Amino acid sequence: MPIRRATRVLRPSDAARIDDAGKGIPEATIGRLPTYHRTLVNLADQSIHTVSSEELAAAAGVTSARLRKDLSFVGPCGVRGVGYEVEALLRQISAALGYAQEWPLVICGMGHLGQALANYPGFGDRGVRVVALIDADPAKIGTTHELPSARITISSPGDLEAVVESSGALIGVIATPASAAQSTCDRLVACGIRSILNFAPVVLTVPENVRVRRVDLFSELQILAFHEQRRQGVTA
Amino acid sequence: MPIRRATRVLRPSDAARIDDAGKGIPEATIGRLPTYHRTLVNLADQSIHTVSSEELAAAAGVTSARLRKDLSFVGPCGVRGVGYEVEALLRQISAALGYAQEWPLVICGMGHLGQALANYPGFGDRGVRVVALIDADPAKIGTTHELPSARITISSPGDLEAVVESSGALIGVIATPASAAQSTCDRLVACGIRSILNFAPVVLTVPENVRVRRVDLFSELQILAFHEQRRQGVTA
DNA sequence: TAGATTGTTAATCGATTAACAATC
DNA sequence: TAGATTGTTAATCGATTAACAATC
Repeated sequence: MPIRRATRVLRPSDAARIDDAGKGIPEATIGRLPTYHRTLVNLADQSIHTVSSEELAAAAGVTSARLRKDLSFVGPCGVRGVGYEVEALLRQISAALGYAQEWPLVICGMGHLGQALANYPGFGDRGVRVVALIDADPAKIGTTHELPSARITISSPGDLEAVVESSGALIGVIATPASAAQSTCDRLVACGIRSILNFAPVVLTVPENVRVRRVDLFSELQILAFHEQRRQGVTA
Repeated sequence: MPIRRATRVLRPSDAARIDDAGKGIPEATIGRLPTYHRTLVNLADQSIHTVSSEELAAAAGVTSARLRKDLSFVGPCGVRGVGYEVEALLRQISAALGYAQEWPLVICGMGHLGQALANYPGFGDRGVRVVALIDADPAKIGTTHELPSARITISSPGDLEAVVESSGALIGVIATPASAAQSTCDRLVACGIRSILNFAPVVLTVPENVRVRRVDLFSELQILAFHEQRRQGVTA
């Protein structure tokens, strides 16, 4: 039998939603825009100048309804009866994602993961640029790396504050061992960095105004294993 | 003025939901279970034997309501008025995630990212085990790597089918260059692999019964850049 | 018992989807 | 015009949340 309760009061998020209504792009949409961008670059490379939502959606791995809805937040950008102009759409998404500016990045921890990121060939023309590298290994400190976007010398963790200040880094990547992650994070935050990408298997504690995205490679595998287990269970 | 439409028909998902009702754990919950597990291991290492949902939630970076809801899908595992027993909860989550079995993994592409994953120190006791490595670089083929869980020799891409069969791999990781991703994927699928973790910046095309999780490191940065841009815009 | 904390409910939210009017 | 495809609507879904009854 149902239980009676008082009516729900307004939550803080209600006010927030009203505040930025209009120009607010939903988080889920933002998360897909980079994929759309990449897909469009591929089409442009094939000298394709026009796509329908159906075609682009298939290439990007979403439904056409979802694609059209997502693009509607970026602004009306297609032509009814015709489709989307690839170059124009690319420009619109680039603008929305902030590719006009190049956001400077400091990578803390140059193990395999840090190196993978630093050597990623897509930097430069896509809104993000590596400006500083930090590692605790004495053998690495002082070595210069020829990255796709620039030549950068690895600094010592002791110089973190100085390096962040001189390089003007605004986004921090934490690819250190788990044991160093929180202290590295604290120092980045103290330097004024408020956007952090965390690869360490640690839940970072940060002030409210700092945004952390965590990518946990191992959890991704565990999630696949979970589903694989269910699949086997069903089969057996 | 509102427009009149016909009433909505039942969707396929409605039937699916009824099918596995009861034992189905929501995707969002599954995605957080590995984090809870890791957090509990940390507590156990500190010889903490009991936690409240409030404490565990704070350590895992979620609200206590969400934590309790998530754990309720794993099964009732706390004691009202007391909290959760760390060891018992660890066992329950491990069982739910499939740590009882060790899911064999083949890593395709031993660049920085593949090496980062292969050398991850958490394998073995957490449900996943590397059983095969593949790379196209002739200098790497045939070299043996001392991984945390085993000694493994890198195989040539030409031997993919043979290696998957002999190793019994059930989960595939694609850490190849973008150009090789789809063909590698196709071959893994042809070998019977139905769970794939894709790090290549490519949307893979797979049959319906194959599950792909894509992790796009660069997109993560772009999403942070987007928010950083908005932040600057608001400030300026 | 009195205090504490879980497990569960119902309300609500953000995201997805199918359908279609608007428009080329 | 007739055919095609976008942009938008309204329904629905899955996930989150606050509140609290159940229970130690």
